[in-house]
Amino acid sequence: MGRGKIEIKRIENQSNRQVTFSKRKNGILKKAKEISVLCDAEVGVVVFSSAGKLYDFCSPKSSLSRILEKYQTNSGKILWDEKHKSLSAEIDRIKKENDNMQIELRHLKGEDLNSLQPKELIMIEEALDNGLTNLHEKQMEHYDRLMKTGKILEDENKLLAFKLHQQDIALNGNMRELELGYHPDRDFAAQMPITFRVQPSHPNLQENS
Amino acid sequence: MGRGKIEIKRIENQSNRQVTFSKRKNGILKKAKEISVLCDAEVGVVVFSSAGKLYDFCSPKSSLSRILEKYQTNSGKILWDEKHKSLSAEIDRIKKENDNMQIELRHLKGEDLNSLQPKELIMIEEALDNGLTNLHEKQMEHYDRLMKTGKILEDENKLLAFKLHQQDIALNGNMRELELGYHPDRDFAAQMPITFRVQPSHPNLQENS
DNA sequence: ACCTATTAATAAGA
DNA sequence: TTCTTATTAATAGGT
Repeated sequence: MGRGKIEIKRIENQSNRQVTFSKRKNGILKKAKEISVLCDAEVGVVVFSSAGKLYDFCSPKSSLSRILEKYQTNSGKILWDEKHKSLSAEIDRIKKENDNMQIELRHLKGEDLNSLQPKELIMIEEALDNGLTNLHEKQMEHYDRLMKTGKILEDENKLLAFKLHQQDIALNGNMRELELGYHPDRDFAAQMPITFRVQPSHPNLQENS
Repeated sequence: MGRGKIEIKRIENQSNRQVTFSKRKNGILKKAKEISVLCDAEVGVVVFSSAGKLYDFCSPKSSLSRILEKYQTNSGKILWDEKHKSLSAEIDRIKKENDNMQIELRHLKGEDLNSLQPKELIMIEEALDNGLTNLHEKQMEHYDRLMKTGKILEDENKLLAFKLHQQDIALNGNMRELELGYHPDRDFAAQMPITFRVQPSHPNLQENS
């Protein structure tokens, strides 16, 4: 329900993800409020942004802790007492995830490759090539942007140099006028070259970040 | 969003209320799932119908109790013991490690590069190049090993072919002997070429794993 | 449950 | 973040 259909999968663009989170979070909280009013339901919603910020809704005349207590009775799960167990399970799960990522990272860095089959090596190679391709694309963007900035600075330099030259001539002219008197036939404009060949002040701009 | 607009106030008709609850409850749970996937958010939803039936959603990779704890930390309420606190701290620690790895992985895969500076991009590029170098080394080893294996098989083939040829000659010889009688001066050895030009049976061995 | 006219949510862009 | 608007998604009222 927007300008286009979207797949339900992680939004890669960080900024879009944040905007979408903000909108949808509001949407959910609103819906929660509505169902609680319309249907006389007890609702509790807790949302954490990926940045860890907390948002929540709880039907009026109730409280999250009350809802959670009710949850425990109804589901048979005793959150408070089983917390320990679930925490341990959580730790195990994350650690496993951690290990897998570590292995993947090592492989991408060309480490621990001994146990792999050639086909697996090829898959890693493809991932690396792909990464390099994407990276180079991004670097090209940076490069273009820096070149553009460099061009602007260069133009600015040209303009400044021209103005300086102009002032210089004006000043020399005035000096001469003071020395020799005023010569109305002197034409400053004739002394201004149409194009100034100014060296860019940042010839290696693309090397800097 | 229906055949008509409705006011957000308690639906008096019990049956309508029940139907609406069912529909909207599904809607909220769906939305909760979507935001958790789209935005990488931790979400917990608990809903009780007015009849007291429980429905809930919790983002994968988490649990209601985990979300609860996070809620409690964020909202300031502290109702857990030290053991839980330390476990929770460990989870946070591992998750952070996890996130960092995930970021690194994404970067190596050429994703989420927008926020990076050119120098950071170069560092990633170096890591990728390095990974490719190591990988190619390993692939070379595989290639060499396969070639070596191929060579062994080839030699074996040669030997087998030779033996086959030997038998063949012996057989033909016996046939002749049967036909023409035995000739002790015939020398099998003279009919064995020193080198057999046998084609390798796995000419494309390096393509297979 | 299913249907579908309508309203509501929201993606993309400014 | 907020506003706008084209589109998609949710759903109210019926069957």
